[in-house]
Amino acid sequence: MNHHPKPVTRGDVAKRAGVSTAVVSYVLNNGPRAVALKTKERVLKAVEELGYSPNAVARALKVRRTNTIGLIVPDISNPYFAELSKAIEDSAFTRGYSLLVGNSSNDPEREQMQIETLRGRQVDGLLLVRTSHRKEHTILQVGGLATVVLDRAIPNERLSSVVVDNFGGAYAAVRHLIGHRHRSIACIGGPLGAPLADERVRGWMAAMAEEGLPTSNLCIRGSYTRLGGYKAALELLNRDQRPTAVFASSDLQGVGALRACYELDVRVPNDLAVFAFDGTSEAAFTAPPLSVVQQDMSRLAESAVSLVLSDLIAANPVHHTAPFNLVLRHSCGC
Amino acid sequence: MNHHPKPVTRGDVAKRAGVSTAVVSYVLNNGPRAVALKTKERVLKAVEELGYSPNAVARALKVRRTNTIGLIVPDISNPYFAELSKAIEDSAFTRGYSLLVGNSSNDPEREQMQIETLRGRQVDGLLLVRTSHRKEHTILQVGGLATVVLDRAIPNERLSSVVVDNFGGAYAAVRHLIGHRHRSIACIGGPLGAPLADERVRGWMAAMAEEGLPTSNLCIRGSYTRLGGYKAALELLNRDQRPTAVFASSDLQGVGALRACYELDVRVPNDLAVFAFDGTSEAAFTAPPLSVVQQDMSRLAESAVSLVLSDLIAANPVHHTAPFNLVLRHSCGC
DNA sequence: GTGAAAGCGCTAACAA
DNA sequence: TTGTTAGCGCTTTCAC
Repeated sequence: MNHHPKPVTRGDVAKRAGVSTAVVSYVLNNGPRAVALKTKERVLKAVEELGYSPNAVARALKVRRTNTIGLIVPDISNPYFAELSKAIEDSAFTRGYSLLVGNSSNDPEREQMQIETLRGRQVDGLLLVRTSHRKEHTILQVGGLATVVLDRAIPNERLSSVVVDNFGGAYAAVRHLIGHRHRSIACIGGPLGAPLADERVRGWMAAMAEEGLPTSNLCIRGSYTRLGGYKAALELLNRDQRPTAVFASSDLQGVGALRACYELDVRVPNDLAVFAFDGTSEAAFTAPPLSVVQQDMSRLAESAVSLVLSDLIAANPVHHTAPFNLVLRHSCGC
Repeated sequence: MNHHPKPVTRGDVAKRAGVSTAVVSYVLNNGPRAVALKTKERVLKAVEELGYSPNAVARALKVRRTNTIGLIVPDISNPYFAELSKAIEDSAFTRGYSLLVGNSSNDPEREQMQIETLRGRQVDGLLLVRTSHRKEHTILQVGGLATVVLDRAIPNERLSSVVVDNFGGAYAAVRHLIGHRHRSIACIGGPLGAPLADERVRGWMAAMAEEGLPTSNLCIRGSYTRLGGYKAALELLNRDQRPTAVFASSDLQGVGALRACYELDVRVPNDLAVFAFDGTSEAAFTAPPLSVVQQDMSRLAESAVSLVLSDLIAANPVHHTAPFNLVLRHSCGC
């Protein structure tokens, strides 16, 4: 492998083909001017022979477009973000865009650094899942960069957003549990202050209220992790009055809850029914398999990518809400 | 949000600060020439006031370095690759590099396209986990691009590599199962032809052979997925002579095996002990938790990133083998 | 149908 | 210590 094989430029190709650099461009870009077939063939031949590969950086500088989009997530090793990233990469790839990925590690400062970096790199659009550990005073600065957030819009920030129907999904899940005759349904919520976490808790609460079921003391909030779900479930299951069902605000928490049940010999769904939110593939292979509110990642990704690349969002933020899908497996009692 | 807020360039800053563009560069890059403190302050002030952000694309064109590294994986939604990606992003970020991520979707053609794209984007290095579905005739073309593969080197391709000790890890896992007095230990292997898959199977085989234990018919190879592990385990468990333990070549397959056990009411570890390979966080939260051969992702990532950025690999490929770590949880009988 | 040339925003050699 | 300027590789207008 040779590190510095004097790069072949368009000039080399032009010389070899006996044409001007302009013509090489016309050929490679299919325009904007037509080229005689004969000439075109010569150029292509020269490209082939020299193993020429266009320099996208130079091109980007000239056309002021990098064909690159940025994605910032709190933690790409979280299965939900991993699946989302995959879907986004796919949408981007299809459109001829590359994906620059940054982890914020749930640190608002690092998140801001990642934004600056991506801006400097001239990404054509930014997709952002914000950290849930944001302090009140840290305000996101994206400046004049086309941005779509994937958690929830904060109205006054004027950022566009694409999100699943968090409230509706949670509500539907809890209604389903109620349909299984559960009356004491706990909620394992996401971290306090995280935008979408509140929505899901509200969905649970609304469904409960509708039936006049008690909610007080029945919602434990923790991080969106397996450990978070595990701890919350332990706390719930160690009470004198155990709930008979639990709605977990994320698959990860659902998995943690299952683990707690396993340790305490609580049978799922017999002793405790479990419903989770997200629908990652991990949830399909737990024991027992988790019933979930499933997000359609491809659809979310597709919306987000097409939105961030459109100029629809230049003037005013637009907000998409994607539908969810109830996937009933065994953990809910079905 | 304004899509096209006439970008502020270095010229604008220079004018505002009443200096030349060179001086602005000197200030922003801390060199290569010294700048008077007073002048520096004026420049910084102008930068601040104008909200200037340097154009990394233009810089890259000039200095012939993008401060970007490329990562291509078969499927970033696979927890193993997701965790690896996170570790890599982290190492890269620390060094001031950004990460361009591409999915090959286990398609050799798409993998090649991703490589071309990244080359065109002038990444300073390429980290590659190759597809396992490679056909004999598709030969990877990376050309003069600093590359480190993260699965296993193919000698004649002269690519550098960083890998965990696949053979050793598998061997150690199986020895551990043998230590639990198992004599009939099956192996769920990765897809035929995948480089690292063979290594792990060989490790299992070596440990078995050492004890004179039979291996014939005891290894089922399938994809590195939960479903693959599930199917393989079902097949194993539906035999008249069930093995008493199984070594799964990946966490995902281990999870699938657990699921099969759950369905067939096979108790783990009592009826079947399970050991898996990878050590992703998913494996720590299964029921029961999986004993695993754990890879140190940060270490792998760190090696790979530093290697691909060094010029050590320019002349001759170098190969790192990273150590593993046996994590004993409950699934093996511990 | 083709070519000459300006210029994208930046760096750094060289000059002052 | 600061300024001038020649490009980095590419696109595209404008002339031919």
